[in-house]
Amino acid sequence: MSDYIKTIKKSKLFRRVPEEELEDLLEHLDSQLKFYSKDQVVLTAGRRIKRVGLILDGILNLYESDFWERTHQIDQLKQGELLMENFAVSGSVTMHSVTAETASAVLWLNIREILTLDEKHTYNTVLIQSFMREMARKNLQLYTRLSDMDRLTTKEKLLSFLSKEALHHHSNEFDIPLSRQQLADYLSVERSAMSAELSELARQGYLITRKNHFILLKK
Amino acid sequence: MSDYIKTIKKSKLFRRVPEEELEDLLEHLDSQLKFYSKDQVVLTAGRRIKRVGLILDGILNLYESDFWERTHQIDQLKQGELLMENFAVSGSVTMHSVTAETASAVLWLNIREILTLDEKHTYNTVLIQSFMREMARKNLQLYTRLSDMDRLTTKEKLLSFLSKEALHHHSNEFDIPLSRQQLADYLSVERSAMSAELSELARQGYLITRKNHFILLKK
DNA sequence: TGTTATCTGTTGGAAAACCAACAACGATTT
DNA sequence: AAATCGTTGTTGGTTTTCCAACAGATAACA
Repeated sequence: MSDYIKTIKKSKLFRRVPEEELEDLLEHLDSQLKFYSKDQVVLTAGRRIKRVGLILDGILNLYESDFWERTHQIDQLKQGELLMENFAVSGSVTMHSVTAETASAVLWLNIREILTLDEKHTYNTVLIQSFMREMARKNLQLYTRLSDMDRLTTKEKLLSFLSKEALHHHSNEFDIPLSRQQLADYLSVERSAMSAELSELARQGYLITRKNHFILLKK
Repeated sequence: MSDYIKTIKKSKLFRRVPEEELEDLLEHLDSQLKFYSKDQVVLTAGRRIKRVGLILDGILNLYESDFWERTHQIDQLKQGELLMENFAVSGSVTMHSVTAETASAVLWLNIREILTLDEKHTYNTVLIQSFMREMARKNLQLYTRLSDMDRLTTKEKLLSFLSKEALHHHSNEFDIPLSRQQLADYLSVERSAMSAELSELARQGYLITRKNHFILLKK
């Protein structure tokens, strides 16, 4: 535990908790630190869970498998992110399975405890705020990706994504943090077709691009 | 306000708040009831907001507009749902504009107030729980749709969606709550092409369907 | 009952996307 | 400097999807 105490203190969830209250808080949350080796199964779908995971180290993969027993990756979560928070909070049965992409460490927290504490500590307010902030952040992220994907053509998906990047950078000129393959995965399209479409958009005067650098042009 | 007090009491957010505390709570939340006529603009993108909306009546449309000033509908929210909760909680600038699809009533709440109250009322815990539950529920809903859409072909999108429906109904036989057009919109594909693909899936032995009734078959 | 409106499945031509293969480029290593 | 490796853009053939139009089925209504 002590190895990870620094990571915990720096995490979005606990960053604002007063240092002297941290240990007390972790105890109240009935926290458990668990380790997983590469490819180990962390959780399987179909269970009710009470705990939220905070990933202290490593990378985890979320999967779901369908009626015909085919599996499909949903998401990949890294250090600092929350795990299964939606299932834990809503109390619904998990639909996702989790495996470790790399050796990982997860701090499991009984987040509901915080809501039923008798005494009022500073952390009470702080933790709830941080937790809600994280949920809202994730929610917005999902909305953003959904609205990029909710288009019939690759061209429209690209324009939607690039618009948001421009907005985010307060400029029509910016670098994107994704490789072509990563961008294609994000938009759920095929890489080479997307590259071709980017060239086509440049030809049509929507933008200028070279590698990760983009300049959007009003037509 | 009194016209809507019943709706408020029945809402997911306030349902569990003790009746005698409700009025006090609404005051603490600095609540404001606002009305909007059909097509009226409720909010425009690019602002920081502090309040969460609870839709007491009507239907609202969420839009975003891109770099080239083209607008695109993101979502439609109905009575009982929360509005702009992610922006209010995370404190980030709104990217969405909201207009009224029908005449509507929205109760605006300063949700952050609940986290800084001195006294501890029952509602304190209850409201936060309800609020977090709602966020988690919405989050899961977004994840679900994303994973249905995160496929390259219409066939895969359909199989993903139908698998989840089967899981949800604990049976390989079920009715879906969407018309063909609604399903096509949900999956971001073209209706007639989707219908054709459903016929093809039936021909290939994945399922039997007639109107809204489906039977999935192991191959 | 007959009329109308809505929803669904089918079809064919046009457009878009997939897919595999390859070449150009840049960065890194030897 | 040469070789290697990963990334990106291009191309051509094939598949899938879009799109518009239409016909049959179903439900709602007069």
